[in-house]
Amino acid sequence: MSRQSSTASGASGTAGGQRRATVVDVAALAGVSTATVSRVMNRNYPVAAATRERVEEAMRSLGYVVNAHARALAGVSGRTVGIIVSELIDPFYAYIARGVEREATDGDRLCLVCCTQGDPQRELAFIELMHERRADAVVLVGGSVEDRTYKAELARRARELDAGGSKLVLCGRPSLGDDVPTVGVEYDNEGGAFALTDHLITQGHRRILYLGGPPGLSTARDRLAGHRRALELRGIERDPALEQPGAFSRAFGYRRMAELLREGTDFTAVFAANDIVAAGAAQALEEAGVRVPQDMSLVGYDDIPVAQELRPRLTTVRIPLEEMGRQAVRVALTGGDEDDWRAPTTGTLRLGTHIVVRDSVAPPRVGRRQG
Amino acid sequence: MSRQSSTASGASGTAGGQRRATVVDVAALAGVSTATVSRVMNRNYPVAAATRERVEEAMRSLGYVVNAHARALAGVSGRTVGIIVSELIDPFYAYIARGVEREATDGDRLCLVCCTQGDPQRELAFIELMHERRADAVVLVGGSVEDRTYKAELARRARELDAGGSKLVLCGRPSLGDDVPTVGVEYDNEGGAFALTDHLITQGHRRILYLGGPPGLSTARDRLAGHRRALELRGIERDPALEQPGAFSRAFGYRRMAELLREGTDFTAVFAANDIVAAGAAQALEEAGVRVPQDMSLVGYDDIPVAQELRPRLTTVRIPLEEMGRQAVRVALTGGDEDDWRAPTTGTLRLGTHIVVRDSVAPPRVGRRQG
DNA sequence: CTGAAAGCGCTAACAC
DNA sequence: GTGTTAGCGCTTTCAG
Repeated sequence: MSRQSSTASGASGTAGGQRRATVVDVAALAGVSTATVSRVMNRNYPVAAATRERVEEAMRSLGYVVNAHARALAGVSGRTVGIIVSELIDPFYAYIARGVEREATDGDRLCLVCCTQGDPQRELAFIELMHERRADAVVLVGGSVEDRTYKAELARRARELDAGGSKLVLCGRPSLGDDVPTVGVEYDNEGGAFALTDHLITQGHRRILYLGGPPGLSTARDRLAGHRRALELRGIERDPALEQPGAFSRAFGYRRMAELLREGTDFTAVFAANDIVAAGAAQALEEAGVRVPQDMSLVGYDDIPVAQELRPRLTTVRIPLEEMGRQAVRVALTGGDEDDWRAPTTGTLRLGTHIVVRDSVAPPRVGRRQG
Repeated sequence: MSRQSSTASGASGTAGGQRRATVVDVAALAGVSTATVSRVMNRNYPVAAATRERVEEAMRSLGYVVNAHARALAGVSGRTVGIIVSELIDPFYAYIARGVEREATDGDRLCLVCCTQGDPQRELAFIELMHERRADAVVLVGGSVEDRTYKAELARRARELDAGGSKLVLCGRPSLGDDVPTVGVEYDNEGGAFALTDHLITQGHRRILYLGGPPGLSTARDRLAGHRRALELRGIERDPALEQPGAFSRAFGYRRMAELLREGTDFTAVFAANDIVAAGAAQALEEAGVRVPQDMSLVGYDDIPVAQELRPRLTTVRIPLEEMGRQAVRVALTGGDEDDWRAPTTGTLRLGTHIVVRDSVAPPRVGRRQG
């Protein structure tokens, strides 16, 4: 009878908020030491079957649940990875998040998920919070803003994480420079865009509208670059009026497309910066009575589910989203293990992209459209 | 010079994996005690401006990041909530998850997210893991399986969580009974389904196909129940051939619909158990040359984005998904605070649903369809 | 195979 | 205002 507190009943929760059972309680009830209890839990050390049985029984009857904080404090990894996206609802991020979550789970880890809603400050704050929790890795997903002080802050966080043996993973965004310890998992934005525009050109298009993609975002910048390169390579002159950057949103795609149609801007194909924008554009086209692909070709980027839901089904670029998520945690977790390796802390994995040809592209009509 | 270890350089991370700075280091460098450092961090106690400045400078130069585990162990809440869904990609869960994440963030907490992929065992394991991390609340989302031992296990976990002052939140799934300490946030599955079928009947439909929804899932069960009640109320006899439960998947909707069409089963409207199933059915209908809504009416459930992407746009039932997520954490977090209240640990909040009428329903054609 | 005891890093009384 | 100190619950040598 040497139990410390004796507030009310045991653990059969009546009103909640009691003191939880600890290893000490379990040890006492089982008549062993706390070391033995620990050994039973972690099954990392031989324990007599009978003893084990008694301990397990004690744990059960006390409703004992190990305290991960205490365990982490005692030197065991917290078995946590963090992922920061701008928006969970967006399939682009959701698929990557799924990859991260699955890989984490497969590695017996739990996943902290945060949404920045596009706010870089929030992003920095989340990294900090995850570091406080000693996440084994922090995965940052999606295009980043091109701001110097922001990048400097990010670099600082990356170094702090690294100094603690953790890792910042840049997933689908550019490196912070060779002197900043991060790992990266990228996909070929520029190349995919190049291929897509080239596909359009091959079909005979010359006047291609590039629609959407925030100018400040690296992802958008690279896609536009690929588009331009394709144009250039084919000797097609760039027309500023045909470059209409903007939000990565359905609303933007719809609105801007409707305006352009109304203004009578001349083009025979639309390269939407992503599938969401394409969905908006498709609606505007439909409402304006412009048929896809007969009167107008339309392509997107990402190959998220809407691409197949649209009619006609959208030609787009497929990105190995879930695989990127998986690799992000894999790379981060295996990268730091090997001590004898050199210190290529800034290794970047690049995954391929490829066009998925569906039904939204056709050769341009002869002569003027709507003619 | 009384620093303990002196392994290589300071914290300017060169190769990663060094010992991290602790309060002791900060205190030493700033020439104060650890208590003061703590006070500076938590800003919950007066500290001289000059002192504060010195401490903050020390933290900065050491790249100090507080250890959340130690803090949690010392008695402060871990500021974490957990959410368990079957699949992050599914918009239904994604929207709820977004609500949970936002409410958590607003309350200065981080969010652990896990996906069960429909496996109840995994679900139980995740609850345990979150409990180990001392999550302030664990939100369980979506329909649950009707299995006795599973429910018993769930109840045990709920009690353990409750005993520790935490809370299990049942979001969109039935209570485990009044003796199990959980809180619930529900929406009216039965009522929404009732309204939907009633809407169809009002339009003149009599032979309504009910498609999809795993028979074992509470959500599906309730929707079917609402459908049946509407039929009954209007004195329409139930035809077993018109009840085709199945997965909550697009593939099921497509396949089953195609089969039924091929078999020539007679009906004038389809009540898909959710929008995803409706999307699959829509495709089958389209491929079979059956026009919606002229030849066939179609309705779904959930009002996720696809509903507006389909052509014609889908009439469906709107559920306040994000709000449910928010309420889930709010209810869990405020519930246990008040000590003087009675112990209505099993309080359930019920949110309303309502039909969103769009373009996929019309009166049935006179006489036989396709006639 | 099992026990005793020293921390892990932080917070919160309690003194000064 | 600031310092001292006693834990929080667990793991892990080091001894039996």
